Amino acid sequence: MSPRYKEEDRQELREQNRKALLEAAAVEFARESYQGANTNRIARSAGFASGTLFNYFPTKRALILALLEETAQAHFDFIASAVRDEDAPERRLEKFFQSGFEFISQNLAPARVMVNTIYGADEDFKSHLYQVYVPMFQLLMSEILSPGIEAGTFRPVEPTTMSNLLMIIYLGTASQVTDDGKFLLGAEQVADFVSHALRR
Amino acid sequence: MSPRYKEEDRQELREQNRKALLEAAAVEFARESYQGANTNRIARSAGFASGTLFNYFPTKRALILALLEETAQAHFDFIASAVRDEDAPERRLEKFFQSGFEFISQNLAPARVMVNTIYGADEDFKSHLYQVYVPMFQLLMSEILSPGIEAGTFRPVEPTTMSNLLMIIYLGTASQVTDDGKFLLGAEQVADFVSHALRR
Amino acid sequence: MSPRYKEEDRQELREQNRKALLEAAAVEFARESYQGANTNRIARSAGFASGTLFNYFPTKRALILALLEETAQAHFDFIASAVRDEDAPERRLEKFFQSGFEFISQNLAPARVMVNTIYGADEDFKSHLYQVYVPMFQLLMSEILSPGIEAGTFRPVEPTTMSNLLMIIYLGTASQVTDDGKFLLGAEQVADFVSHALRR
Amino acid sequence: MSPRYKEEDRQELREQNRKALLEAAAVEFARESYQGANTNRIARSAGFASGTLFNYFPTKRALILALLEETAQAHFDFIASAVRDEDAPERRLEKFFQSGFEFISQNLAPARVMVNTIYGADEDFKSHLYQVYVPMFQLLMSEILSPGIEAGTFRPVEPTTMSNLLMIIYLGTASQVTDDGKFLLGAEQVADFVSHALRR
DNA sequence: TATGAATGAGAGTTCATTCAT
DNA sequence: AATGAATGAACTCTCATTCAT
Repeated sequence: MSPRYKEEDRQELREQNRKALLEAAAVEFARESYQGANTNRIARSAGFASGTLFNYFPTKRALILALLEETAQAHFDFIASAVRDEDAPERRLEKFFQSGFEFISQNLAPARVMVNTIYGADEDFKSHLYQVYVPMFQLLMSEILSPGIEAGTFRPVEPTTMSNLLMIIYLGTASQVTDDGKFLLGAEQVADFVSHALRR
Repeated sequence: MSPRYKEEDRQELREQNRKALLEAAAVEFARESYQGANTNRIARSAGFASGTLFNYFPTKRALILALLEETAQAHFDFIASAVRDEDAPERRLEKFFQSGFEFISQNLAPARVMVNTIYGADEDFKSHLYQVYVPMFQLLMSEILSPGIEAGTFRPVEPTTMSNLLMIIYLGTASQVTDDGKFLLGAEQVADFVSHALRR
Repeated sequence: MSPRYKEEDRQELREQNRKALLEAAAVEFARESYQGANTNRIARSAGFASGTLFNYFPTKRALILALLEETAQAHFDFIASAVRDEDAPERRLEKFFQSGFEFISQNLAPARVMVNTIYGADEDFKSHLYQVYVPMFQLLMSEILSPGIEAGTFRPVEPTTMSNLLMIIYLGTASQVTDDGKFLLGAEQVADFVSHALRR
Repeated sequence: MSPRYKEEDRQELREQNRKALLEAAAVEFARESYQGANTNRIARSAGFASGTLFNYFPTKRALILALLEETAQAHFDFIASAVRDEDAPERRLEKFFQSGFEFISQNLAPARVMVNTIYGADEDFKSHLYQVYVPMFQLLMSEILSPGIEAGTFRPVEPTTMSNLLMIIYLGTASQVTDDGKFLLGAEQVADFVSHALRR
């Protein structure tokens, strides 16, 4: 009796609502931190009643975890795709910073939540994020650093250590954003700095 | 009528209690973040009743601000003193990281609160911290980078930008501490990386 | 999607709950004074959990202000309507006291809160009440005293001063209620006294 | 060994301190109401440490009771003495209001506490005050009203009722004081009004 | 007797979550 | 599925009172 296409519409609507809630959550978490965020406010600013939020996410905690996970995934996808457009390790490194900064400037609120979380107090959130970032480390290690060292473009460094360092530099600089959305340090400056450090 | 000779003792005791409360606060803030921290728990873990905390700090907010301010001051003093023991800019740069990591390893909880705050959501806390860190930036700029560039030890870079970058790298790496208090990246590794980046 | 026809019911229920809370508040404020009143007790005695009160009134202060305002309004409406049933100024004066005492005997708790407030320490509450009572003063002045003076029923007095005095006498006498709800002085006695004072 | 005059000095000092505390209490109670008043603040504004207050008054409640009692006593003494300077009942009535207003203008804070209490919520305070005011009612009844009625100066009224009414009018009008200490209605206006009401 | 820090119960307010509709 | 009022535990902060000095 219930036609199939209605089912699909419903699914799509659900997905839209979910996205709207995640976006509102990002803004709230970015402004107020996890503990300070108010789920009622999130729901309302997404255009829903307070209870509706909990039809999509069972708890406030699940909400931020979903946000972190999806943001981290998109973050990785965006960077990986950009990096893989290039072949030369040095160009790839540049692209890493370029695309990273671009992603963040286009996703200010979620990115901010990510950084707050990485440098925040909640160990559970942190370890969750680290897990999601394993592919990013692997990208850095096996698709940028190792090839570069092998090719002699980069001086021989320990790839694990160095990818850690690169992530720290990337997140640290990319999170320094003024109120009007400009970076304190540009992607080029940072990439240039790192290039110098890796040069033979 | 009030016995005068007791006055000093009382002041000293007050100072001790204040310190105890700040220490307990650092541990709590480090573990739970500002919003999640519980003032009752802080007071109790410092050995006091809940109300006593507010005889020393008028609000929870004032408590963390005092903690941040005093930590940042000690942080700067420790690093500045170590840096100034050296003359050569390159040695000073090493000392900056060395002493910085040392300070943090000896002040894990307060340092963690500082980093959480710098990368946290509360803009008021942040701007408070930035103000207290002005001397640290000046140390980097006018006592390490500029002399090094002038002496030809470092390649010519923009000192403001670079001191920003150095602080980001320092805080980012020094805040990566495992549960048992070990750094993910050692001070030497970080100093070495930065040296490479600044070398002519 | 939200069922529209329920909207009215909900509004009505909300209004009922609000009234219940205001009534409970009146009783509590009358017994304990503003500062001594306990919002938890108010909510519970109205049949709600403690937090519910704050779904209706943002603060304890807002609660008493709403109570004062609505009570004063009803107070004025009741008296004005009774007074305007009469034409002769002397009869109007009688009606003023009669209906005033009647209102108070039927609204003991709220009336008590009003009088406590007028003679209380909180200047903000007081000035709030004075504003709400402007119409009452005007009723006394321009619908009772002035016509009476013009008609020669009352001796010539300054209407502003006299309406102040009348309000003081009215509130002072009407607030003297024994535990079982009887007035120390009856409306007739008071009206009679005032009549003598105003007679030519 | 301990010389007698030292004992007296001590007693006198104690009395001075007590008075200072009562004065400070009057100001605080007048501004904040009983429940809102802060004993620490009272002690400090009288020049003492917070604990000292409790060497003079066992509880906050005892403090206000002492204040009320002594104020009411002084109030009565002042008025009674002035009234008894006159012989004619009509002059005595005038003197009652005159001296009453004078007392209040010279004792603004304590008087305000008295009025707040009379029209306040605490039944225990109220009955305490009523007891202390028995002499004042008797003064009105047997030294002003009854003689006046007997002499034919006043029309025949029920003295108990009327003395109640007079007290209400007196307290009501005398408590209407602007911020700069001026009465809304002058003693003469009030006395004049009452005279008209009592005239044959 | 004066001091003032410590106490801890108590209060207003917040908010994640539930659930009847 | 969406609503939004109700819930009540939890939290920060206040303050009368105590008491060691």
